[in-house]
Amino acid sequence: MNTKFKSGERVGVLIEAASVTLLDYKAPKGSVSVGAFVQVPLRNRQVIGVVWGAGVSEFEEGKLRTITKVLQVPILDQNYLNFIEKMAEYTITPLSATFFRLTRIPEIDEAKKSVKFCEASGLEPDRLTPKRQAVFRILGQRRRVKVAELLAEANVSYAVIQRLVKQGYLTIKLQEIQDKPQQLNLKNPGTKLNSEQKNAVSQITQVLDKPEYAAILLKGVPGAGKTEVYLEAIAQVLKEGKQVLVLLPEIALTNQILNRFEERFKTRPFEWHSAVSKAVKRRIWRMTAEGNSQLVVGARSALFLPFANLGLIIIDEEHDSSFKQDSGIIYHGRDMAVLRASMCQAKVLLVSATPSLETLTNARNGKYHRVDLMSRFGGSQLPEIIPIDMRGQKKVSGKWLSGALVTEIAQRLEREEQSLLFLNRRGYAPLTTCSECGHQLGCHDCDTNLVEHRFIGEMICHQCGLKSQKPNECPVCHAKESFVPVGPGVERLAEEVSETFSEAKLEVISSDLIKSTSQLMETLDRISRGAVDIVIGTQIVAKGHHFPKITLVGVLDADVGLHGGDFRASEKTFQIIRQVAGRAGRAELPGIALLQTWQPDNPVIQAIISNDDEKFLDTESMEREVAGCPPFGQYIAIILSGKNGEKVEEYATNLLKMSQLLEDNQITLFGPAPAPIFRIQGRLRYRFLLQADRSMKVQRTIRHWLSSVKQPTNVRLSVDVDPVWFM
DNA sequence: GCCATCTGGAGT
DNA sequence: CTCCAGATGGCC
Repeated sequence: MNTKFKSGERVGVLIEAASVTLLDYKAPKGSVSVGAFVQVPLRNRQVIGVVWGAGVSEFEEGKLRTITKVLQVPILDQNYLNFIEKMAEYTITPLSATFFRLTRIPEIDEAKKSVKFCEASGLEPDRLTPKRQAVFRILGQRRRVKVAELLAEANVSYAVIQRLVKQGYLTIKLQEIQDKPQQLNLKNPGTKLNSEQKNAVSQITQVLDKPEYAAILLKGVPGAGKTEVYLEAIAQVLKEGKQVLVLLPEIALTNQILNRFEERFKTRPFEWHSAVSKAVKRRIWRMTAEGNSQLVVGARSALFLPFANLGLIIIDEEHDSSFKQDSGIIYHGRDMAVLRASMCQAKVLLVSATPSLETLTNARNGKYHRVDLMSRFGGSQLPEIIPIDMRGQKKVSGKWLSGALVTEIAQRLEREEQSLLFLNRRGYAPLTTCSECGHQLGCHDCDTNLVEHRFIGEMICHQCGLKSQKPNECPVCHAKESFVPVGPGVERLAEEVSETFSEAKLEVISSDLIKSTSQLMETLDRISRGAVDIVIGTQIVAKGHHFPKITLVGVLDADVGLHGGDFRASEKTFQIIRQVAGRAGRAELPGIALLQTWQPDNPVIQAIISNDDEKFLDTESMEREVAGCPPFGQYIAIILSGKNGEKVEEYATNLLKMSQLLEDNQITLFGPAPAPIFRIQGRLRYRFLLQADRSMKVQRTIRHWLSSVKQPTNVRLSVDVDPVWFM
């Protein structure tokens, strides 16, 4: 139970304005609880705040102001406040920003929704017009009628009713609309499970039956039926009367997956993502806080719903990088889910075919339980992955398909099966240069190349999204028509494919060519029906869609991204290629995957082919160790940015001067120092990478370090704990 | 985040 | 010395 404060007692209130600490106020008349939303005076205005605890500041008693009012909003659980506090600490972000930018505040000051009912008072008016007669006829039949219904049925205007109310013949009563609690059908038996799935369910059940926090990794090959397994886990927790949250990558939140929940529980779960309207979100928020919601399926932001009685969080596609919020309040949804579960004695179930290395390590170290699904449902085989050594291939300029891949595609066309070509590069060509002087077309505001998108006729900066036209002449040497594309993008690949297979029906899928989820669904549907022969796509095709007729997957350039400054590159490559390859084949129609590579002996490529993530984990640990970064320590990026480059640099230098403080605490600066400045959207950016062990002490030290150097105005500072991108 | 107050450079 | 813009820092 949350602590209560009597009138006049000193309470600490968190407000969005105060970026440093809590401000103290006197509790209002009556009482106020920790976790209550309140309105408080701040200088000459009124602001929204949350009672965080007892007041502790030295602020003079006489100068204290009183809370204006307590808002009619559910009180946040103490657990929730603790979670946000811990999260702020972990992400090195001010508490008020963490709270106010993540917690949606529902219906602040909005009266509860109510309906107007009309009743006859018993008095009969002496003068009865036809309209009044109609009104009384209806009220004669039913004692209480909704005003809206009465108006429609009697076909009168509201003025008629108002007049009758004024004269005392009718009364109008307000009745609050009560939210109907979510009622899922828990008796509905799920789909029949195979023995491996049953076994997985019983392993999970054993963990769920214990009262305390626990984390489980459910690792299953693509097509093993992981969803059915976790649906059983959900049912079990719901039966105990606890709430369940399922987090999905935003892109995966489609009707397809929601329908599966609906089939299982005969009621649609609550959805929570960017496309859900404010009014609906408000209702879900309230019901979740009041314990009247059972199952919420949402994107990472759903983690900040005020669950009253949370029993289980499921993170599907656990490895997916879209769980990482990389601007504003920077956090990793998966990690925060684990934190939240651990703070309210809930369970967390991480689900993936290709778990992140962190999760695999935690499972290996025994921090997480591990449950495996090794075979595909229905007895189908995983596609064999065959490397194609590109070193021996004759290199034709502007051609990217190997002979072996062309042969396999031709066979698929003959057999009326589908092929999927994967190239993780949007646009026509990643680089455009002047053939006369070698100038590379770059973004005006960033230090990146412009990427030609020929299908939509634009040059796009993949860093800031700025669009421009391809210039007619080179801005440096003024040569005309001298630009040549360098390297392939999916659009250029499509050109090659349509030249090679002129009769085949092609579909190019990449995020910039798909305007909406419905368009994506429509395209995927067309593919499933077999209206397409060859699909060419970026990583968007890797995410859990089912294509029954694809029997060939061609990975165009398996080596892309294996090198460069981002040490998570191999991990990402491993995951994405395994996923794309998993799209091929099913029981009666086995598939294969061809992997075009220039480095068939590379340990990552080897690990992909053998699908051995344990081996991959070992080699990757070694690689990282060699690179000077312990594999599973903590990495923290400090990002400074501002329009004024000198100021940013000066601040960076001042911070570096104090770096001894870090080193004394075994936090080391990692990577090139001083870190390079680069431009994004015209702002100069300075970035430090720190590396340390996995304790919370690190965060405290960094906070201390940052506060020891005065932050200039106009320089923004953000901290990214466990950055997903290292560049 | 907002706004009263401070600071310092340019103009009279 | 005035004016004003931009920086600063407190808000309970």
